[in-house]
Amino acid sequence: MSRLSNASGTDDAPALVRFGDDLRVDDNPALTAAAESGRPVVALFVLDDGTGRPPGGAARWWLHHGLAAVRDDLAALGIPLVLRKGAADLVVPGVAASLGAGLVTWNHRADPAAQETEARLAEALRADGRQPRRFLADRLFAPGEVQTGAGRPFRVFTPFWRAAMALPPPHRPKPVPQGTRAPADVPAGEALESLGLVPVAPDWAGGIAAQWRPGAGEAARRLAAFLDDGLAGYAERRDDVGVDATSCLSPYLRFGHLSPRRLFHAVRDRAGADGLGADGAKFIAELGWREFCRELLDQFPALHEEPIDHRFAAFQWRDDPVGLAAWQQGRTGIPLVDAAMRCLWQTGFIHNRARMVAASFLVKHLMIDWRAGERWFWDTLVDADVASNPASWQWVAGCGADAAPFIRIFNPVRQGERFDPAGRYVRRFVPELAGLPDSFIHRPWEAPSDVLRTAGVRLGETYPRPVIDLDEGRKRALAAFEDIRRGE
DNA sequence: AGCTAGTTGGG
DNA sequence: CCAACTAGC
Repeated sequence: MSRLSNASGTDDAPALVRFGDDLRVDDNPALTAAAESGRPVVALFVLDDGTGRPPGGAARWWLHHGLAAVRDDLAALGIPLVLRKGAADLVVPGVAASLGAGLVTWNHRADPAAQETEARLAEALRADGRQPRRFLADRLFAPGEVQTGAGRPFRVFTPFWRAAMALPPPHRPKPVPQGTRAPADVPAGEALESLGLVPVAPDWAGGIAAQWRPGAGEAARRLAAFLDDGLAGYAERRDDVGVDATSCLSPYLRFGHLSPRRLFHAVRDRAGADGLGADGAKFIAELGWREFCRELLDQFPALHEEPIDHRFAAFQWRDDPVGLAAWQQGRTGIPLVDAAMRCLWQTGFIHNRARMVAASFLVKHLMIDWRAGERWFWDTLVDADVASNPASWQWVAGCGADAAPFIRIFNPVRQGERFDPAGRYVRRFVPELAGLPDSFIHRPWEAPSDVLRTAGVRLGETYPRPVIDLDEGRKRALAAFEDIRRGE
């Protein structure tokens, strides 16, 4: 006992930095505070599947490699990373005790359950005579900072973002700390491999590994490439699903390899210097959606389970396991939807526009509960975010705060012809349709038989017929929504 | 961050 | 024939 109180009372008692969704050394305020204390520093990551929403399969693959990356980045600063498993409010105080830590820092997490645990954790640390400190690294603005004139949270994105952009800009990112050192004794941890984050057999992650390299170094490379090649024309090209015109930075934000403030200022500085005001504003507004989703999660902690719009509690979603499986596996017979869902399975990612179309098809045309889609995305997306994923599904389903009304139903053929006019996206992920001409690539069921024959397509054999007639599905959804609207 | 059906005005 | 525009879902 005396050892603990002595240790935490001296300046040379080590600082412990708990990592979470902030796998970076750049603009990491918890790390910077530990470094600036002048104490030796140890980093800790606790895999705690009992607190909050455990990451899905694709995110666990990313986490494995992201931890390896941040371990290397920390090692370059002379800081060891200790890996542990278990309940964070028990494990962190235990590690802090064996280290004799004085200062214990971490960055705020978006998951409401994690925040509850962290409140208990802070209590436990204080009771042990240590100094817990929490920082905000995951947001541009503090929770609740963006308010209506009446001091209430916004429920609609556009006024939210207008008010946010009228505030002083988020403060500048912090540089990588200098002069850090490790203590003589570092508590034992687990080997990364023993956390069991990556699939062994079958290894379904090959396509993901081919597409992505987790880590802050790759995030910085992608950001630089986007600023050089992607920002100019972003506003106009971002919806083209067949062209790689988006930044693909979402998983790097999800795991905190890239700080939102670093990204905000990098884009704003470049857009200002290069006269790309509209492109910069459009891109930064996407960060604004991420911010808005976090505000929603703060207000609605059950965001992935409960519709914000209570009218939808009574909505009769269809129980359709066959339709759900067809959607998940990319064999609905609707080319753009199937391309999106196969892209998801292969790469852990879907372009924003294709995401909306695929999600809309499940919720509107198949009338399957948005929560089933949300769970599938949660398990398969490398960027599955505790706030953005459920909030966006509620938006698509029309039951969210700032929801597109339920009656806004995407037509996947029309969307395909507008945003993938050359069929590049469909041909890449649905190769059995590649031989079709552009005029039928998004509607093979309307192609004349000689066109199908020439393309080597046999509907119902080489590629499915639509699981539902689009017009019929649209009318059914509208009718069901009318029932709700009348009953409200 | 929609779609459809219907209208109008121009070739 | 089409593009542009609108109301209503």
